Amino acid sequence: MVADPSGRETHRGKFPRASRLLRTAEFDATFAQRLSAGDGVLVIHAKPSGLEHPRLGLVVSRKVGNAVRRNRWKRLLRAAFRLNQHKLPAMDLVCVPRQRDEPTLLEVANSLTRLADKLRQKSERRAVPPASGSGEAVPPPQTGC
RNA sequence: GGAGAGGACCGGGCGACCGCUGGUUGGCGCUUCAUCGCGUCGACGGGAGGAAAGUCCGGGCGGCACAGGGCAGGGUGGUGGGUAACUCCCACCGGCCGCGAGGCCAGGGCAAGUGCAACAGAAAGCAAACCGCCGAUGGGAACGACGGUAGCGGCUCCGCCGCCAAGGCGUUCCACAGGUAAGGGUGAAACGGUGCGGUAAGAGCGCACCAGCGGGCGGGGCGACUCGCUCGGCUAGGUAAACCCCACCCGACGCAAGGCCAAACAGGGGGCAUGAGUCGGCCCGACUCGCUAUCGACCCCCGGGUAGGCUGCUCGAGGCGGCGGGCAACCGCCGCCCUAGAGGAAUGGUCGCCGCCACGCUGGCAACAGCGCGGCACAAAACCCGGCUUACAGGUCCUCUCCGGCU
RNA sequence: UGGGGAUUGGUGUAAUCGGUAGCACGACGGAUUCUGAUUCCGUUAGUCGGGGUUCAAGUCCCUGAUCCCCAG
Repeated sequence: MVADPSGRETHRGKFPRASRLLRTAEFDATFAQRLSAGDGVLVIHAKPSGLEHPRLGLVVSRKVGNAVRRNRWKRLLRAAFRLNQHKLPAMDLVCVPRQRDEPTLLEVANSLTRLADKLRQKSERRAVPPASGSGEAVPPPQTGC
């Protein structure tokens, strides 16, 4: 099993609607500030969610396959997110499948946790060096000219 | 037993743990006078298909438009039924294919008009005539008999001899006019087929039979149509899924339709004298009435309306069973049942056992048995129905046809 | 959800009213050249699939496939 069988200390794998990206505005905000990471299975675009927990967004285009295949991908992504959400950083994660073939749950879960970990490191590197602390898209106040 | 035709149906099963979602229901929190509502944690029992698909037709439903009718545009096309409706379904008619069970196709009109037919061919649509056949009739040429006649000339002038027509007739030749469409060849297609007569040669020119067309009469059928008899003229080609004519049907748009609530920002009107009223479609303006208070902002109210939310949203031309009518499609009556309602979009994830299929290994003469490994289709509601079309691993059942074997 | 368009050799594209599917580049072979390039000659290979109408279909009709675009 991927998730530890006794992982019911905080959340035992629930997946409420609050853990999902549902609106176009939320997707647009993520893409505007995104950090990206990808491997052979997935591409993830992410930004800090500003909440206590991560949130999942799904983008599965028609190029992946027909409706049955797209639904299969989305269900696997939700399952992988649900079973591993206690290990994920508190970010909005927009997941995009990269291949047509249907993967196994293990592949998706491994890819998701590994990429989320990389995104957490990237996010921390971006937040720390300027030390301005505002964290938004404030341009650095150095005098360029 | 083999080969095939038509139709109906199923399209994995059981279980464990963890999730999602609509319903009912319980606890807690927020809110409220309260209900309601929101959040959260439980319980119970629901939760994709035969095609849910493609979106090719038809309807319901919705607001909008609309007197009637016509034009334009689009669709349909054997007949009779079914249906809310259809390009669908059923039955029958006709044509083609198949030994057969059966399958496929489609209206009428190119004997209203316009158009098209490459190449080949003499000629492609109304008749003409390339090779050919004939040349009867007309024309030309040669020969023959009439006839060595008429006529002319000579002489020995009864007469005889020499030269020698015209004309029509007959035979042969020419193929000029003309006749012909049988044969040749081209083509997808060339103005019926076979035989006999007929002719100069031929031809429906005549006749017999056959094919086809039209009319009449009679039988059958609601009808498409069909059967029989008879008469006629002997034929009037193909293509309308070419333009078109004829008959019938269609208002266009679509649940992101439509309805309700409604934040923030901006803006409109008012509270507030730059007011109210009249003229006027509106602004400006004019007139009448009212009023004499510094201006502006904050603030408050009203309506439109965006984000967003709710609704439309699932009880329906509904399903199952029985009886009755009908060849059938289908219809009527009675009884029972409620069976998905999502919205960045749920209906799932993982595992175990069973089932089916293929492969490998072992045992066995074989049927088969055991083990291992892999696979189990197509395709997912998006307002709802009726059809059509297309995709589909594997499997079940029914009816029928042909061939072979045995009894 | 609704609407529109496209599909022709390996690639990009023509084909009037239905009548021999052309052109360019490419590939291959040959000639010219000492060799290569250029040039010349020749070859290769095609109407998205399946049915239908027609004597004949890239074209007309039906049905499917793939791709692109537009509106809300």
